[in-house]
Amino acid sequence: MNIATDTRSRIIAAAKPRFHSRSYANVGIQEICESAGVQKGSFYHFFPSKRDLVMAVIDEFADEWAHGFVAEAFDPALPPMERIDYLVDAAYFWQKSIKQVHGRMLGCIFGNLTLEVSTQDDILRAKLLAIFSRAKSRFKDTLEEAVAATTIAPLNSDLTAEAMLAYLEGVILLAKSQNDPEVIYRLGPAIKTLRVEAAA
Amino acid sequence: MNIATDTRSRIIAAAKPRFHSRSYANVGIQEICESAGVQKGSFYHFFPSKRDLVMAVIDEFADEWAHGFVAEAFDPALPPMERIDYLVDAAYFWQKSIKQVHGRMLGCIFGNLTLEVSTQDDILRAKLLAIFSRAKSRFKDTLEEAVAATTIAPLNSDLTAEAMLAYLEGVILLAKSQNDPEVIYRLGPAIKTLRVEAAA
DNA sequence: ATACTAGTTGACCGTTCGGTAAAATGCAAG
DNA sequence: CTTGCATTTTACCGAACGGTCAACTAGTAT
Repeated sequence: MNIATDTRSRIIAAAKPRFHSRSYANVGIQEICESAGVQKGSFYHFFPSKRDLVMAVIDEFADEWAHGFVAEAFDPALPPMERIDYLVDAAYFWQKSIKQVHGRMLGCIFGNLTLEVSTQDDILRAKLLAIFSRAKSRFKDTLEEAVAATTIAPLNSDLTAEAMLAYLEGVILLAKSQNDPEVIYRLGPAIKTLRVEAAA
Repeated sequence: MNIATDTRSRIIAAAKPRFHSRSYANVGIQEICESAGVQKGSFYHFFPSKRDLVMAVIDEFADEWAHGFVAEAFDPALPPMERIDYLVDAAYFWQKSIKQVHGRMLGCIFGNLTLEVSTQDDILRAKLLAIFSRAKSRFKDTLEEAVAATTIAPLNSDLTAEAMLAYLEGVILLAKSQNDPEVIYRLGPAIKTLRVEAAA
């Protein structure tokens, strides 16, 4: 059972950086198997298809973030609007460290996969959509807390949260197009200027 | 010469909707050739590689936009900030009409390609970066005109322009993840709330 | 008439793709 | 000792991948 778990996680561990740094279509099962030291037949014992693997990879990234930077950023002890700053900073430092190691800015794997596969695979699209929905909720809760604390003026927290998430993804996209995480540093803080007014 | 031009443009015409609706890696030369009614050898007479084809496709999309919606939106006759509204509206209506025909929201091909290939091909990345740079310039010029006309308070036009471009791409990304162009309609107008203050 | 060239054809290259199936292995419970 | 199950190995599938090549066609310029 332990060995089995190990094989499965070796596969995921081999797949993660590859899907992140290249693309879904550009990474083959064979390459992953070789890197993980696993035979292809063994791969298909644990994953019914390539799609199932990438879903597991998505889950791992999501968990990693949820228990890492996201947990730190959305710490209730922080003043609400500072949590948003923290999250943007975390994205910046993360991308920067990746570039230092890898030589390239890899961006957000959820955004990457969304634009690549969401017209071709509704199951993957739904999976990624769920990730974004959770992210949006964090922003929304934070905004509502900030409004309650009169840190910011009342607004449409749902749409503003979605706008902020969109902005973050867009900033990472532009940064990736320049292969330069400093773009996140320069543009990131403007996220707090975004506002959708409350419905009348 | 006319016939030759025709073959070349039939190839591009076949490739355009495919790259837009799927991905770079997922569209094969063979499929494009079949759809265009062209032999593969003939394809490689006009395009040295698949990359050269997609660059031609990028140019076509860029020209199409530049002479279409972008020209309309950035009409000097319009008040500057209304041009930005116009562009967001254009993106919305375009994606909406694509979805009506195609059943799916395809998003922005420049954003799509950027996230897919920019870690793997610096030449393509540079090509896409140039597209984004031009787009940013349009925003920047518009913002500066708006400041000059005292329509808006002075700001850092360069960074605000980049932020707006990022936001637009991010909104389209989220819309694609939901396969719903209405996301652009809801979130788009908030683009004008983005601000990066002028350097002290 | 001839030579050159742009364009086209169709067969072909080796490689990789995602996925399958059957046999072998190891281990644990009865 | 044996049955059963999870895991692994190995060989294989047909299809598609990007790209190449030599032969052929047709029109043009000399």
